[in-house]
Amino acid sequence: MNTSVLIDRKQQIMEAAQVLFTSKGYGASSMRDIAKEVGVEAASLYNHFSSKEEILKEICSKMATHFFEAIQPLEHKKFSAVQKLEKAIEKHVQVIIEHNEASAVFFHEWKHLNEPYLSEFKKQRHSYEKKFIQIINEGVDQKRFRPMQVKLVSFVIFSALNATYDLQKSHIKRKEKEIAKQISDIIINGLKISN
Amino acid sequence: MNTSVLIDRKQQIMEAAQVLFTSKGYGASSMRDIAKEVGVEAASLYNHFSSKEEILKEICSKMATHFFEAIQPLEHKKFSAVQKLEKAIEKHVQVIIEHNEASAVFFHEWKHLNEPYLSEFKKQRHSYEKKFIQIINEGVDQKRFRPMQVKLVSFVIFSALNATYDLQKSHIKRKEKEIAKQISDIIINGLKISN
DNA sequence: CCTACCGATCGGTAGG
DNA sequence: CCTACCGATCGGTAGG
Repeated sequence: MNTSVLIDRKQQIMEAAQVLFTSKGYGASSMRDIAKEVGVEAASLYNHFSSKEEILKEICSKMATHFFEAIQPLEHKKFSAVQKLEKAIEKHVQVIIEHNEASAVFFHEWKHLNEPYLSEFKKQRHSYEKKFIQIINEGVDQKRFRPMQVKLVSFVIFSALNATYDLQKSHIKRKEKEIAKQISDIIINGLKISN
Repeated sequence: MNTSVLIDRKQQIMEAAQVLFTSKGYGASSMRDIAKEVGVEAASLYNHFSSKEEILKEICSKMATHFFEAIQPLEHKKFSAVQKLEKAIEKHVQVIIEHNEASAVFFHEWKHLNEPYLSEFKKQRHSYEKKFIQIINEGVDQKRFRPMQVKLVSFVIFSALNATYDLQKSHIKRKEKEIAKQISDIIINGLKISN
């Protein structure tokens, strides 16, 4: 039995769904739309996913894993707070750009998840954001960052970073690392104590 | 004949639609959902709007007007580029916070507009963004801002600003002006030449 | 503003 | 993986 065919088909369905959810929104994308994109009948999708919501659930949960794994190696390194924030921003942007379509779904369509998964999603996101807030607090303690309302700062940072999935379609064509570097420059310069 | 009743009802429909489009998305919000919120039958909505899309169209076009009107008075004033950007950011955030629900629709649901209005929408937004880009360019010319990729900078700025509609729901409760000031502080400090 | 209704399409299932 | 189908719901119209 060749399971790789099934795995590929599952991946195909997710990729088709990502494109449709992003362009039309979750509610306006039908299982028949997805099926047509994949080249099968709508009923066949239910061999791979038990419902439309499960497709969304899997896209979101895969993205969450990517984000956590990207910044996890930083935790044990002996970086300064400034360096840590630079690296974390770079990694975060890299994940978004590498998984462009899935990111757009992750950021905009998660609200269509139902309980209990919705609460789980929010909890995970919150714990991820807390890692960034902690780094910023370190920077303030070390007198490298100006004293600020750290929650608002992290809000501004994530707002700027999370929009980068939209950059691909714009006229700005740069390498991931370069984009991450420039965004992180603007932000970190904005936080630093000028001297 | 009392036209004010009709006008109020139209406003009522738009407000109900804003809440629903924001929470469920345009595609998943039905005319029956909106009607129920208003307290009439779905068919009655068509006395005020010719289609579901027209409701979306009117929400988006009203917001566009608000944005343009907010920054228009700045153009003729003799401010420096730094001051102009500060004021423009403040005005922009003020519009978002004053029209919280409509802003969320404006930023996330516009893509469900159809031609020819879709192109009109994009054109207007682009011309608005160009006003900001011009101010930033002035600042660079005046050696107040670091030389940067101005398009990317404006992208970062708008990403941060446009997310503020979401701030209301978070734990950050501040006055509009205060929020605008703090966000503009972070950003403008990030653009300035450190000295 | 309503009732009554249209054809189309939805998510999902049965059964093979 | 398909055909055939379910009940529910959709945006919108006719007619009053």
